[in-house]
Amino acid sequence: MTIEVLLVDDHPVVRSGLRAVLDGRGTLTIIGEAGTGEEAIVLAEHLRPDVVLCDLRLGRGIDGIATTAALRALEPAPAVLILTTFDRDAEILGAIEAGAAGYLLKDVAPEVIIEAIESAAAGKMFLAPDLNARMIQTMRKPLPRLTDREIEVLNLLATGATNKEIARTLFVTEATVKSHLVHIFTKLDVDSRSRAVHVARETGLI
Amino acid sequence: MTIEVLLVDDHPVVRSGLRAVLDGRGTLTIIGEAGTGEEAIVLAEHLRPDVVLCDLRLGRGIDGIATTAALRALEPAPAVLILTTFDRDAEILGAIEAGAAGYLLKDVAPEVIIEAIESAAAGKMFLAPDLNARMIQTMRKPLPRLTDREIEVLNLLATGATNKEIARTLFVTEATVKSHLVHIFTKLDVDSRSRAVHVARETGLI
DNA sequence: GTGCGCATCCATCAAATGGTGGACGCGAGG
DNA sequence: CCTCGCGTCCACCATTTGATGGATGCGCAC
Repeated sequence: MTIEVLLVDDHPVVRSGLRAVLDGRGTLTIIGEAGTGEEAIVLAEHLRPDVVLCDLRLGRGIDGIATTAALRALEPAPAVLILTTFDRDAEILGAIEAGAAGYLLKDVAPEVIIEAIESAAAGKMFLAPDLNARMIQTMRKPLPRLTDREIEVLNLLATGATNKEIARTLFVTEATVKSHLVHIFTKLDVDSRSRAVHVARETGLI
Repeated sequence: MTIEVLLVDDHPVVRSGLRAVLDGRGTLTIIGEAGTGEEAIVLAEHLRPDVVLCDLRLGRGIDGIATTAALRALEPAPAVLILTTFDRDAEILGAIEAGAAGYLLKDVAPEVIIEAIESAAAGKMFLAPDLNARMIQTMRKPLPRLTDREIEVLNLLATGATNKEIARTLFVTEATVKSHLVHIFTKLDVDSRSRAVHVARETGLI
């Protein structure tokens, strides 16, 4: 009774690497590969893998989080392990919320990946060791909930737009933009547009 | 007479993938793997590869550009192919300046990598097709040359630091910081700290 | 229906920022 | 030797930004 695994990554090289590292290692079998989230969903429906190993960033098309959500909605739902290069907090949370069973950085040793897959297949959570501390911290101080409008303003802010420009773009007055900024600053606990952009980037908000 | 290739990437999985995809393909042989730039330099000295396939981001330690420079200083110098996930302009230029024979994105097909290695071994340049347009454009309007000090200021700027904080950090007065900022703004052709950070990010300056 | 959160708007004031135009010493290269 | 780029510093002033403390309408949930 081997664990059947589906690989999802937009880089052929990485897929080959994972296959080389994982396939045939005792309890694991790679039963398929997908280069996009859409492809992964179709394949998962047909192949019914036990575990899907999915990159968070999938180039064009839907991202890893959306893919995870779609996969978890299948019957029966495969366990989804997120494997990626980055450790952006918001994305980790997003993946977990979407039903991922774990989160791994790509620079871990192959054994760790195998271990994670086995955990996932057994229905357990698995988080990369170096992520736990950060996770807990992020959990402890949950990401502030920004409104859609605030996110919009934040994104313009990140392009270096002035209040006037933001106002013009959103068809509101500068005063309104300032209000939004005050709210954003309060939620992010900062006191300048630059720093707002910085923490927004750090937390993966943008 | 096969082409001897040394792999340099901080992700074991990617190394395995490259090996799986490249090794034994007729004219190529993988003769070694390194997980850091330092390791790559030592290995290259002993193994004398024809081509080094090197990731631009190598986690801890020296980066791909520094590694490239060191490798090109060897006698005889291997051809260096940069292989990476990102297409940040400044880094491409940096790699080329450091003597790289080419630049590939990781999401290309294995055949392209082989082709690139063969080009490199033959002493030719190889640039990923989708990069050329961007390259030319970057060449045409060369990235402004920022001094070390200006880069320092720019990085602090990107963290959202105020002039006062930058001044404290660099042990200079606020007036000096402003001077640096003015220079940075002029070179980047912007007129606010936020936008400076934005274009610096866009051009890969930081 | 009465809150409550959201988006919108307003005015005023203090602080930070950016623009201008300088000045000096120092080290590398012509 | 002497210029040039760099890092450092200064002053003055216009603009932008952020802080404060409001107000209105709207939709949704209790």
